[in-house]
Amino acid sequence: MSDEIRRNMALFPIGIVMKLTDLTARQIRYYEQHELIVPARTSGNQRLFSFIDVERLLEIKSLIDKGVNIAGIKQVMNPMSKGSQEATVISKDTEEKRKEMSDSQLYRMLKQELVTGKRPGQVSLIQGELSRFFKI
DNA sequence: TTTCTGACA
DNA sequence: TGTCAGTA
Repeated sequence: MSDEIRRNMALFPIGIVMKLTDLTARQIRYYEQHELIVPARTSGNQRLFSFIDVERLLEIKSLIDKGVNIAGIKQVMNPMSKGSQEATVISKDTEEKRKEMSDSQLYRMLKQELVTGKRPGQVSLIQGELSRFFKI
């Protein structure tokens, strides 16, 4: 199985993504409403996020911290034909960061997030979710 | 128990 | 954005 498929494979519910990205369910759903992310759905209408979705969420988070609004982030994510020069610059900037932080580093980060945010009595459950990818 | 949508502040 | 309600 290619790495691309694994990265695009929808796996975790919003609860896990909340811990991974440090965003609230409200924010994640809000970003979805504005099409910043398009998570898959289970038969029960539950959102299922992939590694790529998490990466996008993390980028969105960093941009929000920088004071960029939804409209601005949209331009960064969807460099549609017409975008301000500034948006183009930001796009290149984030693209580089994504490269720098991809693969193993991303895995390390996500793993650390989960291990650190462990909850008494439910740690094993969370680790179980990750055991499909990480050897804890 | 967790997540979902809609709605109000 | 936070939070509450009523569900699935």
